[in-house]
Amino acid sequence: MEHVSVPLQGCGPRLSVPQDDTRPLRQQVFEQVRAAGQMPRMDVARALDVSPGSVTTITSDLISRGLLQEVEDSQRGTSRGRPPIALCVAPRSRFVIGIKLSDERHTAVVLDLAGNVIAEATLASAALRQSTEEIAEQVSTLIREISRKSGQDPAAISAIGIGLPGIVDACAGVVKWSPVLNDTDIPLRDLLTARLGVPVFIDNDTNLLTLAELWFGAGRGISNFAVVTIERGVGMGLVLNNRLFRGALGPGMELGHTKVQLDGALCRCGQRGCLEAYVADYALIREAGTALDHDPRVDSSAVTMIETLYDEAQARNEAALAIFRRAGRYLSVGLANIIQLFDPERIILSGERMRFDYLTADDMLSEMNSMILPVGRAPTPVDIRSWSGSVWAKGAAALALAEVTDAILGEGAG
Amino acid sequence: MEHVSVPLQGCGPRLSVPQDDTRPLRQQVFEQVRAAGQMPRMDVARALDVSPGSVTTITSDLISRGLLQEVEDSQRGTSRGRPPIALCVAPRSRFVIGIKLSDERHTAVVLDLAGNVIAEATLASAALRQSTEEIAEQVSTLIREISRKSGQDPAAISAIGIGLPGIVDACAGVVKWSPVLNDTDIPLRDLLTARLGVPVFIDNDTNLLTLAELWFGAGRGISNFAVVTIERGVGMGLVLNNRLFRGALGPGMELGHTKVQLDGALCRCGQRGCLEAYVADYALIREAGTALDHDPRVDSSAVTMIETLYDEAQARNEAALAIFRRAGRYLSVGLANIIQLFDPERIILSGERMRFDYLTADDMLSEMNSMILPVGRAPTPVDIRSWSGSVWAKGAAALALAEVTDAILGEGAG
DNA sequence: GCAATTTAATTCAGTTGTCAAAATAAATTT
DNA sequence: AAATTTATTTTGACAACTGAATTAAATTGC
Repeated sequence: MEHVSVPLQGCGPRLSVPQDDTRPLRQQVFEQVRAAGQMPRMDVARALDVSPGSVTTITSDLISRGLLQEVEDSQRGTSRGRPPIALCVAPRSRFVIGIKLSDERHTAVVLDLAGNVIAEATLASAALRQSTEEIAEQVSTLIREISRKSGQDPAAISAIGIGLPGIVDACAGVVKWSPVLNDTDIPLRDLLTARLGVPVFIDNDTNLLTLAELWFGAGRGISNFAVVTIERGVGMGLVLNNRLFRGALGPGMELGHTKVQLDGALCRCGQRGCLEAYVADYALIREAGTALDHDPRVDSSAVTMIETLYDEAQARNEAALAIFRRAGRYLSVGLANIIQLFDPERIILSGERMRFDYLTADDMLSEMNSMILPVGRAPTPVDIRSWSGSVWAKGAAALALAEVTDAILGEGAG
Repeated sequence: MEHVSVPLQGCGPRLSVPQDDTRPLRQQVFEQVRAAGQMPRMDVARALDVSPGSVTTITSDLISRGLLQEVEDSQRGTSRGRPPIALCVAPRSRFVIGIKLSDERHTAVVLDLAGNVIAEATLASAALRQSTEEIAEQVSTLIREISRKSGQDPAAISAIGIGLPGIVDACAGVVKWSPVLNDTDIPLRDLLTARLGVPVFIDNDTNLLTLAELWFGAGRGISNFAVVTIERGVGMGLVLNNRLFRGALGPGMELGHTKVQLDGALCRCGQRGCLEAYVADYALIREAGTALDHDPRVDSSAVTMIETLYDEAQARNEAALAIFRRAGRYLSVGLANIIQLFDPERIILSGERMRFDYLTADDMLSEMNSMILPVGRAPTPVDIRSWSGSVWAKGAAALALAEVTDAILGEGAG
């Protein structure tokens, strides 16, 4: 054998130590069935490109463990041969809770293993920042409440997902900073897991809204998309390759603080030119004073103020219109930059505010399209979805659901 | 068994059909050894968390196939027990060529399977756009030339990687548009594969520079980083999770055309406010006329013009300084936005131009740092690397190397 | 109404990839 | 020289999956 004796420094990328291993086939089968809603064994085998025999083995195991079951009436008729028997996730076998915390109200949902909503509950929350203890107490209350509503024994809950605004390190389970909390760097996940006796998972609320779109919404069936939310601030979530991208390090995806103007408008973060400083609540409000000069409603709350501004714009108040128009233009810059950098298949604008009506006017979209390089690129579709708070909670539940699925299918005994 | 008969629509993400399967262990072992340069079997077993027995089986197979070999003198001494015998990639077993095309000169390198440079060659190229036929002819010439230099039979080449500026769909192997080509939408990969009788792979040149950093440069050992190049235009490459990210769809990563100023400077793409319109060659040149008003060198070529401007700035010409200063400020905006969105572990500024000296002055970096949200984030290190054209070609060779490795280790027979 | 056909699902022997433990190898320490 | 230590190989066992044959349950054609 020939030997070599020069110094070798090697080449090629670092190899991730925890090799991104394929999930066991058992889990792939389960996820395939859950994603489809219902699916006969042969289709599963074809979709995963494995032999029918393997699917039989795995599904009969999952059925005997009560995780899958056969569907009564697979659609009949048209085909020859032995009719397929579809499988579906046994819905009532496990339950998870998803909770969205905010400074207006906390929302909770109970989902079963198939993703069906079993119950919902809300709890008005203090507008002020609160201590970790107070938040923990409110979470407990909400769980008791929703358990009562759903007639579910709290002990039957397999996991709890919690989303909250701010900067959250989901991997470590730590809230670095949040507008609903007094304290910083709180290991909220472990704190609540210990307190509630149920596995808890936490994440930034925008990530969970993105997860909700991926699991239940417009993102289903799309592999790469971005979700942009505009409320208190401007948030962003990204799905790459069917998976939530959380940024390379800890806190990523701060679209609201990307700069769209050198030396631009002052942002509440203290810097200038942030996108947020042009399109968020407070950016509109601070200009509203000028637009609504003679209006007695100027001193009202933030929410009322925005609504007033919106009314005025609809009434063709030029100053109010100008405020929305500028915000829309800057939003189009932010979205165009996302397209230039990530090139998603779709952008989903999601949030609760009616003012999307203005921000997403055709002007804004055509302006956005005029700002992206057209070469070899079809215009990126933009979806607009305004919806209720429970969707955020469903995203939080999806986080819990993913973890539960991993846990019961990853190892042998569930 | 309990049956269910409600309509089931399912939940959860779409499951990628070609399941991103773990590469076979054979390939992981090989890549581990190549990445380390040399590595004894036990270390491979520990790094991959597999049993030593498996490593023995696989390595003896790879050795018998001439892909790995034992290293003569693993460092001696200090340890007890049977001394480990390091393995390394059998260097001369396969060869690949990497080629970088540009409108100044084409560069080519030959690499062996271990990543060693065997030979280099360059060919002056026309500054004008050329036909596909002309480019193909030049590639052929370059390959003949470098084969002669390396004493290598052209038939011994396993694959060829080619990088060129412009918009390239690497997956499809199509050049959508390039400044070196007359035509658009050219299936260059298949064209050259047929013509040369060797598998050819193509990609955007900035992606390949990024690959070069990942395989051979500052990116080795970093899992997530961005590479920014400033030359004719502003390019960007991104590594996520040890892998080159090519954008969700086809052409992504157009940092040069992200907008940093609403209604800003005119870009050669026809739009306004692109980053490129502030920091690229032509952006500096069009202001240079003003700064060098009295200078007879104003009418000279682009390259001379930039150099003149640079000289003037060093000579404390205030107008020239102002040009670089503004470019630096906008560059800092672009980099800050990358950090806000991707949160890379490191940013590598890479390119050939000396003017990085100015663009990357401390002012620029501190300005960049002042534009990112400090919460929970350590300042992102910025590396500055200016180097020769052959590095781009090495990146192209890395592309070929990756494909060759896949091919010979993916299937049974090499 | 019954055989032929078609498609789904199951069974089962066989292959493959990996592991755990024992055996072997080659050095150092005592 | 024996004991110890570490690396590597050998070996039998096991678990996951495949492929082919088989069984099951429907439709079609006569």
